[in-house]
Amino acid sequence: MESLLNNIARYIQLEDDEKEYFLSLVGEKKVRRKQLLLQEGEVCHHSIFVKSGCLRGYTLDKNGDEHVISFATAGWWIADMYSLITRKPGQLFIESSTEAHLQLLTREHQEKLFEQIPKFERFFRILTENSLVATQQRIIDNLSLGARERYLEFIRKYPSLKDELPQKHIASYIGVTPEFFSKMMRSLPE
Amino acid sequence: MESLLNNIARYIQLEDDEKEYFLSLVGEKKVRRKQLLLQEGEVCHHSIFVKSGCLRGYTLDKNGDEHVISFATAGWWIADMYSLITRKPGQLFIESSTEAHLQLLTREHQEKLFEQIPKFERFFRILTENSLVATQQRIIDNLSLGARERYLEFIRKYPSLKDELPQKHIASYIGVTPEFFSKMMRSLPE
DNA sequence: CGTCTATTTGAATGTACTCAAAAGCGGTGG
DNA sequence: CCACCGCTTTTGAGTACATTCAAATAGACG
Repeated sequence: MESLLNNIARYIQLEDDEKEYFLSLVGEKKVRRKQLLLQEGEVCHHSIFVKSGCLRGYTLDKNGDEHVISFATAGWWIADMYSLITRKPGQLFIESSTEAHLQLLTREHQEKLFEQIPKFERFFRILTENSLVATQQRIIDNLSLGARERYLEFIRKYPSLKDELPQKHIASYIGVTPEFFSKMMRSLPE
Repeated sequence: MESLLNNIARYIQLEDDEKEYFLSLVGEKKVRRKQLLLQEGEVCHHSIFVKSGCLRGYTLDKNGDEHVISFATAGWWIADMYSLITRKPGQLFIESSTEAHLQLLTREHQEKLFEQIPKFERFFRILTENSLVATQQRIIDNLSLGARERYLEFIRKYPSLKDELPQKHIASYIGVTPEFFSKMMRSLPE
């Protein structure tokens, strides 16, 4: 359970009235397991902050196979960035993997924040920079490592998720089929 | 040949004195082909804007094989974002693929800009958002598409680079060996 | 022209996928 | 509380896509 204000306080300092104003723009939402929050073809209007629980973002390819693009656990943000910033329909699905407590910020409100409290421009710049670094590292891993090593990298980065998610979602995240993932696990100790 | 001020003017409007101040923080550099601008293990101090020519960023894996992470042609920025923002040694090499005309902005100066002209905070937020979208799309492509389709995607996105770069760099970018790339080309018309 | 690097080609190999079927597991209702 | 249903995981056999290694050819640059 990570609070949104704590998350923000890591990077910028807000006055009490700013905090209040910010929270007035944020919506709360609780969802149960396997609830769909965004579908391919929809415009993504919100950045979602995960207070507790876990969401996952994925696409469907032309064969109907899922590809997990990202997990968001407590303290993380998730959205279809493409759709959010272009305001065009995106290709991402976002679904809860567990029951979850969320906070939502519309792009519209976000841009209002940028105008009215420039510190938020900084906050989201930093957030986006960090996200970019993580995403680029994943590309490096995908190009340089075999499936086994990508899995080890995954459990290093998300140790808690290993036991909380169905294997097939982890398999999809590292880019292998569930069948191959299962065989790979057999050959890994523990 | 894309000027840096034009690049900025796409997203924010600067006063004349702000432009002048900005340019006073920017360094110029001309490089010939195959010049190394950043090496693994070094701290990356600059964001590099490519005025003309083409740079490429790559890593070396434990077998010594190159993996091209990004190309930057005229009008694009490139840096080892991880190293730039953490100020720790990175794993990226940056090298010129052609002779190139560059403009350099140190992270230090960039942060000075953020303080003194908050519009730059916005500019780089937007730049980083766009970069994140492109990077995520590449992950989606890597997970969803076969090598042939990734190549077609590449020439759609970088039509000009197809004929200007050695095949092995394109092969590396899309994530296949030069040998396989060659065989794949044989089976593609033209 | 000669040297160095990039590209092509071929054969053998490997890593991961497909398809099909069985086994396991969790939730739900009788 | 047990039985059943649906979904996930496992297993195996056959296959496909891409790699490795080695050698020949082509191109670029001094």
